[in-house]
Amino acid sequence: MVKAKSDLIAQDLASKIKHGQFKCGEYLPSENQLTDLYGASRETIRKALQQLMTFGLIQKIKGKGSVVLDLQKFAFPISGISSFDELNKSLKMHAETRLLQDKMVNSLPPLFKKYFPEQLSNTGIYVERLRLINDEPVVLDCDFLLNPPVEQLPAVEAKHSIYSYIENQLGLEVSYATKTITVEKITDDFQKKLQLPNQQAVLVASQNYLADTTLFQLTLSFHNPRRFKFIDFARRQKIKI
Amino acid sequence: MVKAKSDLIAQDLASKIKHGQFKCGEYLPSENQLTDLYGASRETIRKALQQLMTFGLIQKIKGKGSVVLDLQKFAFPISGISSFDELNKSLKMHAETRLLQDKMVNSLPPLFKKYFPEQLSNTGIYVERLRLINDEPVVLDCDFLLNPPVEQLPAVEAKHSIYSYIENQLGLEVSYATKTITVEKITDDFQKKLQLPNQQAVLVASQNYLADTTLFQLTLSFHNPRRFKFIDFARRQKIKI
DNA sequence: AAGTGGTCTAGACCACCAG
DNA sequence: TGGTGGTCTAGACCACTTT
Repeated sequence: MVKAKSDLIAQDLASKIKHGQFKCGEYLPSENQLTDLYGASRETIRKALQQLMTFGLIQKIKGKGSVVLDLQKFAFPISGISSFDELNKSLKMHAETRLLQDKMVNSLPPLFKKYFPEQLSNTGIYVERLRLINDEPVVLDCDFLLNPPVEQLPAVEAKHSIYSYIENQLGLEVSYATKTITVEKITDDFQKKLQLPNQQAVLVASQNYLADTTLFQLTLSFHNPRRFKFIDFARRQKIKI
Repeated sequence: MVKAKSDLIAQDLASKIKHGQFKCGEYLPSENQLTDLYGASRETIRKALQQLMTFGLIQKIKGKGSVVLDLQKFAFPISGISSFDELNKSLKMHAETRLLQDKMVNSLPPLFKKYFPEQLSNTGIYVERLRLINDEPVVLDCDFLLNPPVEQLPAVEAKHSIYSYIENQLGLEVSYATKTITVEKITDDFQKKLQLPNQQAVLVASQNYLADTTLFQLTLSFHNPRRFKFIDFARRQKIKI
């Protein structure tokens, strides 16, 4: 799988911004200069810059150039799809994952039926993982991996990254997800696991799809409210739906 | 201000999807067919489809076509930047806005200093609005409009849409925002206004910027946890930051 | 006037999917 | 094999900003 030239350029510019070669408030080289620097056409350069725009790394100003925005706040890319393991690595947190369950089941567990009532039943793998930072429980992740397309999930992989297993081992292409964030009342069991003073938790429920629109994963992440933080970068929409 | 051809095409396709001319699960006409239908080049068509992708309206499948996704869940576009007034209209809720405050102040109110500690002080306009749905308080919006670029805010406009005033009356271009979602302990005053049983509320804090990177608005939205719901559509990122 | 980004085009080659 | 989307190109014209 070869990456597109525009992706490579975007990647290169992003890492140069990250490492301070282009600083916050400064302008990137103009599109014409980047055309020469990377040996690409202007439209290709513009596709790369478009990606940096959506991440909030730069803002383009007509007649002036592409200015680098303040990166600090967006270093936590929970918007978009990324996994705890990826976040852990990119933020160098002292994090730990405890695998509580990893078993094949013949139908959608009641927990998932409750939050995804429109889902049909299905065989799959139920995974429950507790995430701790500095020995404090912060998230309880409950995953249901649909079979097909996921046949099995080795415990070793579950402890690390399910995404990595699905993308690299199974060769499936993770493409998009729908997420909802709500505040929910949780069970005694979950309260105990998360060591919470009451039964309130923040729930991030997501449905994850492959590039061919196959649903492959349902996730319920119950967060300690005191530790929960969702950061988002949003652009004003040009069209109304 | 003339809209780009690709935006018009995106708008047209989006409304055709919304109104069922293209149904969930069906394929759009191919890019080559759209090229003829709209009298545009293929790259222009692709820019339009790119927008529908980011909204989660379609998924493109290589070798097959652009399939329409299930719209239902994404009708609530809180991701992206949109205002309560816009949401109210697009969802036809029975909503009411009570304007509690609208006054010019000489410095950043302590409430904002608490949640935006890095902000410099500034003169501006403090607006406090309570949003109700079916007579139940759901959100308390606290806005601080920086002066400059916003000189004043007529009460009439505050009751409707601040965004509409800023974009249409002042001619400023709203471009991007950074948002964080957390669970916070609120004051007795806010608890009373929101008629909550305890002092827990969901806070959506956002910093809103114009196209020239000028910060023009800080917003603190305190939500009734039982009514709070944030829906997001996310795509897997092609580059790592 | 010169430089910048915004947009559009026509054409090309590729990889993937179907029959 | 023909159709589909994915990518890249070279060139063009425009509007905006700065000198």
